[in-house]
Amino acid sequence: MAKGTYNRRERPAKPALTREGIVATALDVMRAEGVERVTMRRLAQELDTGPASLYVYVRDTEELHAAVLDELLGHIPLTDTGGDWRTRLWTVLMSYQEVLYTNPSLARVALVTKLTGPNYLAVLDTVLALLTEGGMAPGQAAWAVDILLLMFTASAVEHGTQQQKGDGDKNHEALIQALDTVSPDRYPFIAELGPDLVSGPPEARARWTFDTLLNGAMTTPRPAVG
Amino acid sequence: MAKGTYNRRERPAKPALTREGIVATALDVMRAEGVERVTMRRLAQELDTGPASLYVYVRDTEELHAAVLDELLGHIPLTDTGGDWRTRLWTVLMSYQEVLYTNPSLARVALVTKLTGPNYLAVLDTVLALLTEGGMAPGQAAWAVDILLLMFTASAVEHGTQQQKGDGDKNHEALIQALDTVSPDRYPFIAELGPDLVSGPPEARARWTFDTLLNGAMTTPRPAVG
DNA sequence: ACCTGAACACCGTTCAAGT
DNA sequence: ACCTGAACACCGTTCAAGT
Repeated sequence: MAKGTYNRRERPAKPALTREGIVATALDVMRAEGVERVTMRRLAQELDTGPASLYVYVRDTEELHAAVLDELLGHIPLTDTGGDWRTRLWTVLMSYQEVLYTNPSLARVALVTKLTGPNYLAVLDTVLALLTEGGMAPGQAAWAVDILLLMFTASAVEHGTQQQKGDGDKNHEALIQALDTVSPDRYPFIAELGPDLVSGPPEARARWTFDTLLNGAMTTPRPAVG
Repeated sequence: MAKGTYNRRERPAKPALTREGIVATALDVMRAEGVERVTMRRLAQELDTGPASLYVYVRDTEELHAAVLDELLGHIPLTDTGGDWRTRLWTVLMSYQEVLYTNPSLARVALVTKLTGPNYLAVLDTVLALLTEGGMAPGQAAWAVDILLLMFTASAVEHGTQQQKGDGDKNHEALIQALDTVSPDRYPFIAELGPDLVSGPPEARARWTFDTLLNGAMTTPRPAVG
């Protein structure tokens, strides 16, 4: 850290204080410590400045998280994934969900803020293209893409691997416990089904959900829109 | 506040320090100041104690929020709402969504934590009953109830009235702006559809979503479960 | 313009110590 | 057991003041 002869070409320790530098640092911190550590203060520390400085480049924490998510979405393969349109649509949605799955906090961001980043738009456009290829009318596809992405985003939020401690497991066990010991008088249908409600391999459930949404969207005409 | 002659029967200013008292206070604070003010510290202040005291009755903030939500769900009408099973199912889901809609922060809770409260279980049981009445096989209904509640919960999170400032509106306008000015070369399908992607009366979209899920679930058999 | 120190106004949770 | 003061370890955001 001595002043003077430091060669600035040689791997600068800190990214520049720009939007790109901030987002890049956010990605680093996220991968190393999880999204919950991607805070203005933590980032400012990493960038050797005060938190106030970041507000020149980023509106607020939510916008920062959205930028991080868009960056992540940039890595999912959208073309040449093989198979017919239905298979390719499934592949895209699974890739999308995987990104959110491994980081449920970002999935929450996807639900709460309207994403407008270039990579999210690319996913959107690809899904629309595939639905069109599958013979869906444009208006119908416009509504279908919404529920497809919403459903898989929500599912990621719900089932996403809470990498923090075994919290998710405890919660899940509590649910199974509750479903199993429920009063048959008050909740006859839950009691009848019991743990079946929550069972089944996740992949099979995801696939059934996908087929259900697609079959439904194909056969349910939109109401006349004024 | 003078000691001595205060008649304790006369509307005690503070609820007792019990789980019920805490949840009741939480509801008051929520209605008066919004869920984001339902914090351990705020509640402790309201109950004239320190935040640490609450941990005797409540595991953590998340559990507290879940308890508040369950309380709210206790008010939705589940029986004698009129119409055939499909109409009644629609009514239940709309009531459920309305609760979440007016409090998106609680909708987030519904997504993140597995709810096991008595009133949530009652909603679950009712939906299962109606699907069964509609002729759906038990196993099929078990999976269908999951996607129905998940979808309407997610939708509430996404579109819920952000009563805090005009934040939601800004966000929405930004999306419309983005969809409208998108590059037709990079995003041909989005450009083609434009604002149509986001248009349509919310109620009509909700209804289409409902019919789509139901039609899909009715016609898409589950894979053989081992 | 860009940048920042410091402040304002908060959080959740734990723990040692009291009753 | 139940209850608590105090502490630990953080947050987001604004603003006046500097360069």
